[in-house]
Amino acid sequence: MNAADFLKSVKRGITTAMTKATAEPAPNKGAYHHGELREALVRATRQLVVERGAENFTLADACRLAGVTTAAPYRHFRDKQEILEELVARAFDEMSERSRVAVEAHGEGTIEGIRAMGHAYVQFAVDETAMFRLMFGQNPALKKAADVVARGQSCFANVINQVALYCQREGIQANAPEIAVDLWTFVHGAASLLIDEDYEKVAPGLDVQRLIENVTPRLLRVDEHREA
Amino acid sequence: MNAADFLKSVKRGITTAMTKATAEPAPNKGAYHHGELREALVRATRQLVVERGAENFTLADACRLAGVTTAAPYRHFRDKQEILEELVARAFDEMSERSRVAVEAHGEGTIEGIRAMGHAYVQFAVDETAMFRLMFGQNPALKKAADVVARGQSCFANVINQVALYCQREGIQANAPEIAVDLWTFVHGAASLLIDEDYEKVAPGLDVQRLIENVTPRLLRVDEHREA
DNA sequence: CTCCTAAGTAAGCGTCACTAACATATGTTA
DNA sequence: TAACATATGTTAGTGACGCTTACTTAGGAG
Repeated sequence: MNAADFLKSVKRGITTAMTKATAEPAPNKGAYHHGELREALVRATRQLVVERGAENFTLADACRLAGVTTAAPYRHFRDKQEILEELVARAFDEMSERSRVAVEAHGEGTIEGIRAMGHAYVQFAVDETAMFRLMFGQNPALKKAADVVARGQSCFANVINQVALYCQREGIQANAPEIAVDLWTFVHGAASLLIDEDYEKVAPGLDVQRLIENVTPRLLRVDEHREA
Repeated sequence: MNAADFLKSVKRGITTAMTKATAEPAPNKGAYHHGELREALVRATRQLVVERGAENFTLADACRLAGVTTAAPYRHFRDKQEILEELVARAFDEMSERSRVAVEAHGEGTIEGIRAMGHAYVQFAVDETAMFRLMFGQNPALKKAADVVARGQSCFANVINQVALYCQREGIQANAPEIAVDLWTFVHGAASLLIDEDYEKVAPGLDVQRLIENVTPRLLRVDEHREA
C-alpha cells in the first residue's frame, strides 16, 4: 500500500486494523508503547521523503504512518531535523558501499574502476534522488552534523585513493587530490543537472553514461605527464 | 534597515511611520490602496529570499515588509509559487546579461571568452546564491513555468554559440552542443559544490577560479581534432 | 452623481512544528 | 512481590503558515 493512500485513509478516520498493520507491522500491536518507534519513524520518514521529496515531508505524516501521535517523536529526536540527519548519514554509507562495489568489479586503480565510480555516483543520484538532494542540498544545519561530515569525507577519500593508485600504476606524475576534485565536480554536475531535469530543457535525450565515458579520460589527464 | 529587524518590530507591534517608510517607500503612503503592490511584493520577496534563503521565505513576511495584510498578494499572484516564478525569470535574465558582458570583454569565440562565461556562471552562483538555487533547485512546478524554461534555453544557446564560433575560428572539427554540455556540466558542478560548501569538507581553500582555468581547455578539446 | 470594478481588509479554516502536563508501561531494587 | 524510577507514550494547546470567503474602499467611466 502506498503511503499517500494510507495517509488519506487516516485523515478520513478509516484506520482499520488491516490497513494499519499493512503500513506498519509494529511488534507491539495496539499497545500503549510502540516498541521500536525510533526505527519505525526513520523508516516512515525515508518512505515519505522518497515518495514526495524532502521539501514536502512533514513529521506529522511520519507519525501517522507509524501510528503514533505527533508528540511522540520528540522522545527520540530533538526535532524534525534530527530524523533527516539520521537518514543522510545512512545514505552516505550506501553511496560508499556502491562505490566500493563498482571499483571492485572493474579493478582497483584502473581507469575503468574510476569510471565505474562515476557511474555509480550518477546512478545513486538517479535511484535515490531524494536522498541525493538531501545529502548535497542547501540545508546547512543538516550538512554540518558531525557524522554527516565524516561520512562525506570518507566517500571522497575513496576517490582520491583510486586516482592515486591509477597514477602510480600508469606512471603518471600528477596531483591525485586535484584530479579527484575535477572528477567529482564533473560527475556531481552531471548528476545534478540530470535529476533536476535541466538537461531535458536544453539537450533532450542526452546520454549521461556516454558523457562520463568521454570526459573521464580527459580529466584523468591520459596522454599527459607520462613517464614510463 | 535589515528586513529581519524590521519584521521583528512589526511582530512586536512597533510600526512607526519611520520604520515603515524605511522598509517600503510606498508611493501611496497610508492609503487604503498600495499603488504598486505587485512590484513591492516582488522586491520584498527578493530581499527575503536573499537574506534567508528560499526555504525560509514566507509570503506572510513579504506582506509585512510591504505593509499589507496576508490576503493582499492573492489579488496579484495565483499563489506563493507564482511570485517565485517571477523572481527566477528575472534571475535568468541577469545571468544572460552577465554572460554576454563576460564574452564581450574577452572576445567572441575565443577560449578566454568561454572561460569568462564559466567564471561568470560561478560568480553568479556566489553573488546570488539564493537565486541560483531557485533557478536550478528541485522545485518542479517552478522550473516548468513557460518563461523560466525559455530563458534557460536562451542562456544555454549562448554557450553553444560561443563554442561553435571557437571551433570555427580554430579549425576544430567537433560537435559544439556536445562540448557545451561538457562545459556546462563541469561549471555547474563547481558552482553547486562551492555554494553548498561541499568542497570545504574535503578540499578546504580550493581555488575554483583556477579549477575552471585548468579544466576548460581539456573540455574544449584543445590539441585534438585540429585540422588547420 | 452613480455605478462598476480593482484592490485592499478582517476573519477564519486546516495544517504544521513544537511544548507542557499527564498517563502508562517496564525494569530494578528491596 | 511491592514500590519506585525511568522511558515512552497521549492530550491539549500555542503561534505561524498558506489560502479562502465575505466585506470595504478607492478611483474611473458613463
